[in-house]
Amino acid sequence: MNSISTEAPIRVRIAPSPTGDPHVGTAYIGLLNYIYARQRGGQFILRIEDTDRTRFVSTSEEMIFDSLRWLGLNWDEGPDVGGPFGPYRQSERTEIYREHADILLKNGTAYRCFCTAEELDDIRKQQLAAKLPPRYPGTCRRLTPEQIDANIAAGKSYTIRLAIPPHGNDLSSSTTFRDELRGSITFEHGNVDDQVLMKSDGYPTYHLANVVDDHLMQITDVIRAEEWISSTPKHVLLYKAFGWQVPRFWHMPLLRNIDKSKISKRKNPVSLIYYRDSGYLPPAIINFLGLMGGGMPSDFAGGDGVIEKFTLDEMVANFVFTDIRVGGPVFDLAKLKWLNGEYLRKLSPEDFFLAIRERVFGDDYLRQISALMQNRIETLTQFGDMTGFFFSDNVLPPQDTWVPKKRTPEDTLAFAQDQLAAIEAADWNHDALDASLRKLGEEKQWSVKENFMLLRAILTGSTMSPPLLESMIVFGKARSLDRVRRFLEAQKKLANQKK
RNA sequence: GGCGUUAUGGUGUAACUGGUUAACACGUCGCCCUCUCAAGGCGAAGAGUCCGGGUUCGAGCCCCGGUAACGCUACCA
Repeated sequence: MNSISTEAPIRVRIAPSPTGDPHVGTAYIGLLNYIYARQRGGQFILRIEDTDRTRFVSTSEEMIFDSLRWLGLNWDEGPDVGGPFGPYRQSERTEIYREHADILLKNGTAYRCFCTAEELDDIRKQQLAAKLPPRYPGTCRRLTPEQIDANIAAGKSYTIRLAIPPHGNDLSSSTTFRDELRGSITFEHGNVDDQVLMKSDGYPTYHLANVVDDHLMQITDVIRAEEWISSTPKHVLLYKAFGWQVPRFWHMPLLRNIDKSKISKRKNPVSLIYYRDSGYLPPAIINFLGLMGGGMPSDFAGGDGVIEKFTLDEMVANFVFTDIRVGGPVFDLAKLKWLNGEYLRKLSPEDFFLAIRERVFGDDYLRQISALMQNRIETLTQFGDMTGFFFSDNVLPPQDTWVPKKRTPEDTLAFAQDQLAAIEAADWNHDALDASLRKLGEEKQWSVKENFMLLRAILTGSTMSPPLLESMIVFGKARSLDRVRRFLEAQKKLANQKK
């Protein structure tokens, strides 16, 4: 297998998908790529992988840019800064993927598949029921040129699939690649499915777009999360089908929840927006992420002599990639908080004041809150009476304020869980939230009053507050969701203690 | 179910090419300081390295076999 030349100028990339809030995992992989490039005088590229139009969120891309910049992970090429290998947004490169899919069609390493989603679904269900691994049966792989032409003439839509060997040009029965952290990994081709490369909507899947772009953008090192290991053989086969050199692969450990599952918003705040809005400092987040998986000398102490405390620059100078350990590290908020406190205390009094003024008492934030308060108070100093929850993190309501008169605590908690799902799925504006909550109330037979009052108690810690929905909008989605989650978690803990 | 990866105190990491009572950081607990809470100082508890074999004078490090967790198993990334 021909691999990338060791002399090639280093080029790495992160490729987030704009499907929601910028994720802490993106920051982690971004940090690693950034360090790798800076250590080697290479280029760090940001590419937006927006090929899934069903999950596309229009505000997401801008949030990704903002939060990565906020963390100080600046990229050399990207959709917003340009560069010689653009465009850097995959939705603007569809023509390129189409041309490349054609190449594969012509050289026999890919084929058109006319199976419908329903057919495939049925087959998968049957296979699963028979305890067989779900696999594309290769129906369309055996189509004759005449049948294909007939299907096309009939206007049938199709996808393009990668033909996993053995086939005409390639009789190999397995693919082996090197993972720089784990050594060589082999997959038997019998275990690799004929991956869809081009969807019927004309957009490529991750696999095609990623390989084509990485090649065209001359990426030398693919540093990505561990979840991609299983699809790497497909990628290697794609490079081979095009006759291209394979990059180096570095699969990084997956950040975990406390229960060791892959980090998720169900169990952890994962949105970078949350961390920013909650008053975490970029150097603390960077430092903490740098502790995940190792790589820094374990006894490293930064400028003020605190062990395990270091800056981005110190990471560039001292981080050793081959020292990364591959067991998935638990993302432990307690340690992040400790670090954040460390950085907060080291701020000059003036900088600390400035930080408070910007984050906690920012004009924008205060203006919105004061708008909610103007006709609710009679002296200015009453302002604080109803707005404490906007500025405090610790707002657990006592049980007699959150359990409605005719409900049990258990029912109430269950309903709160539903509320969380409802507001999570809703667009963050008054009408959408209102509709979503009211709909839930109707389904579960909760009155609007009970419904809103419960959420108010959870979010504000009180039964008295400015209008709920308006308050939530000002308070922000990331923090609101986290507050409800933490409430539920705290109640669960309490319930367990009673047992 | 199949395939792949991983496995050191509660959490994150150490332990040179196998070599004294497995180290550090966070967290927890206690004490000091103190009007309170932090911060700071001092101290403690907590793992015998997933389990079972093997090699060796000696294994967390090597070999074999299990187990568990996690990931993938989509016209999502």
